[in-house]
Amino acid sequence: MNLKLVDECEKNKIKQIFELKETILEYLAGKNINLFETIKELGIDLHLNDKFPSKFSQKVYSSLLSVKYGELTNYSEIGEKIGSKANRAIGNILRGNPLPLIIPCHRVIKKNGEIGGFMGISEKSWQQTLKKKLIEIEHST
DNA sequence: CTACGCTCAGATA
DNA sequence: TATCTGAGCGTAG
Repeated sequence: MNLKLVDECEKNKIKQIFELKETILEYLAGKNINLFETIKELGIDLHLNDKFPSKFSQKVYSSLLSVKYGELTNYSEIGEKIGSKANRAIGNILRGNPLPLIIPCHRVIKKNGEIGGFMGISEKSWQQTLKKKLIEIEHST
């Protein structure tokens, strides 16, 4: 193993992370940024196939990635796109979202306009407040 | 096989 | 409006 090569590799990773951090900060400041695309451009491998092993979960997240900045959708709408009525099952996939913000599950609310859950919690919670906040940020520009 | 859930539409008061 | 069904179905154990 060439130590110098490993070192270069680590340096590169660190650089990527710092660039990502800057991008996320800009996003949180209200700039219209597609975080997922940015990450691809930075060359960061998200290992999505490992994180979403089943066919169903892959459909859910790929459908979610087509929801653009500032848009809102709901669980049953995603179900229609992927040809399933399993709204709760979709929620179950989203609750295990390993990449919040990047995979924009905060853009998915309930059909009746309620906020829905976030990060695995559906009751009145700081998670829901955060979800609302993220939606507000995207609609403020 | 069972139990559970970031849901939904319908019923009831 | 608020609260309670049952249906629906992929996933984890």
